[in-house]
Amino acid sequence: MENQKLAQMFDKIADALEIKGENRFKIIAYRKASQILNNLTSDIYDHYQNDELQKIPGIGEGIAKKIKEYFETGQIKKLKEAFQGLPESLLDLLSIPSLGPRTVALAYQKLKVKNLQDLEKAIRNGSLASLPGMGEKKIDNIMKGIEFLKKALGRIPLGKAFVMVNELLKELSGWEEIKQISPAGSYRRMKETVGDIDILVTSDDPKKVMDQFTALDIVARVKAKGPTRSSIETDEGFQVDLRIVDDTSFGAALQYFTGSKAHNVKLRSLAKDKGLKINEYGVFKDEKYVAGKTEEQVYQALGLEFIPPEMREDLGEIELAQKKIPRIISYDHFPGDLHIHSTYSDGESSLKEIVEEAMKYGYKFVGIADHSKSVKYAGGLSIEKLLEKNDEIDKLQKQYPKIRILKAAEVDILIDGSLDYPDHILSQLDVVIAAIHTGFSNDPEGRILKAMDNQYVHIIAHPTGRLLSQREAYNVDMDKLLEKASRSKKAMEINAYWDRLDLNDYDCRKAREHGVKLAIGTDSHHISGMWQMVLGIGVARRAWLTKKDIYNFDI
DNA sequence: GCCGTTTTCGGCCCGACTGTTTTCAGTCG
Repeated sequence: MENQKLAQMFDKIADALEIKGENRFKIIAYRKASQILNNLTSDIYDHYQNDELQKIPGIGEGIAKKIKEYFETGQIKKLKEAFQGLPESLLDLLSIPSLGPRTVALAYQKLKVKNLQDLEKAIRNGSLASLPGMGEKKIDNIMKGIEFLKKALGRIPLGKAFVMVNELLKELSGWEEIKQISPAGSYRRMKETVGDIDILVTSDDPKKVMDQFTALDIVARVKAKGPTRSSIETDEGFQVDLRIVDDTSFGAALQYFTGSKAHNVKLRSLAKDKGLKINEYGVFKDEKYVAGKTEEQVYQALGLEFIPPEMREDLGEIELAQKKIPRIISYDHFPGDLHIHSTYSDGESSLKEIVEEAMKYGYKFVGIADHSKSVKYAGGLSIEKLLEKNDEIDKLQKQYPKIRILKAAEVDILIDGSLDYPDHILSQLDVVIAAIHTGFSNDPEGRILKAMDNQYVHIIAHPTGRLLSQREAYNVDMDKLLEKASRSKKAMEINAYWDRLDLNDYDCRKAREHGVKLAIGTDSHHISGMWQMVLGIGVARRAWLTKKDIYNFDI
């Protein structure tokens, strides 16, 4: 599918136009087109073939023309044009928090700053400080931004990896040469960020598999190619390793390459104690193979219960597996999502679409939570609009009796800690999610604490602020929040958004210490984003949460 | 660039915050 590729191209055009200071609405239009393409569940090529591009809301004459041009000539002239007299490396600078297009443009024009190295130099020799409107604090913030970016570089947010890996698995599973397939590594353990992506397969025709793999569309560079392991870099800069192993070793290899390193070290030492040897080929006793076909067999051979990948960090799971692994929350058993945005605010799916999709997932309930009235940029709902939406939910509920449709809202915690809807409105909602979206430096902790006093609030979303900006988090004392949440019986939300996870497994463990329930909400803005639930549950599993740790709407 | 229209042009989301200013520009969500 070319959806993502086109989306990237439009995003790049938007970036370039932004640096050039073009009409901001034009830029918004390109960004929107990019977002639409990213979220589209169908293949854009089909729309092109049926001459129905402009039927997609947000795609007009200009964008449609460019999509056509792309399918007919393989390129978009506008992209080149947008970069006329602009080095492409400037785009990297845009991802530095607190450094925006105006400053990038200025630094380029006045100081010839073209990339990160130039920028750092300009900071060191003081030339950046000489630019108009550039003071000590701004420079300081840019330096912090650079530091933040460098730390994040080279690791992929789980959400991004998830989408890519799934597409790749879908493609590879279709090859008849491949018999078994599984992702491994930190991706399989559902770490918050993933270094590179490991995929393990078994095959009778390794050469053909490797030939096809290194010739995939997404390949930008082949870093290594051999009969058992090939390594490629995708056009988005991700490294993907494909390993081919024997059927008899598949489980052992999967175990080995899933890690973590600490987990494997502990496992090997345990094996040694039992007079066994374990490596990526299998479990051996006196050089004789005893297990390795499946992971279950590997763990069994060591006298252990199967350990879910998300738990494999040597945090006591091996000791537990010698007796009884706790029954952590399972993907299959999760009953619903409480935090989905609809077209009423800034979501892209109608109530009906959300409900129908949720039923496909087998959800028992779905909470449709739109923004509250003060969040203007996200189309927050006036009270009238909220009530109108509630009426529509009532009607839908009659139409779909098998799923419980919850009247929810993501209600803003205002600057003074009060909530964006009055109590008599909140009381009409099934689920009230309180969250901060503005005034991040204005005592978020105090405001969240105050919001917890409201009897109608059920859930606190983005308590650490990770979702809100690229800045790391806002300064809250989690223990303090959790302590109060525990007293006031509020749940904290594990928010698994596209490129960020709000609560991590450490936060979740702390929540459990305090006896605070956790709500898993996707905060998705499109039905195609409901996979984010998998990430949220992944985090819950990493924290070894069981069903009773999870906030469940009482149905 | 998109969209709707009193149909070919004008509005498009907007406010807060920060740091720099002395009334505003840039960045962010």
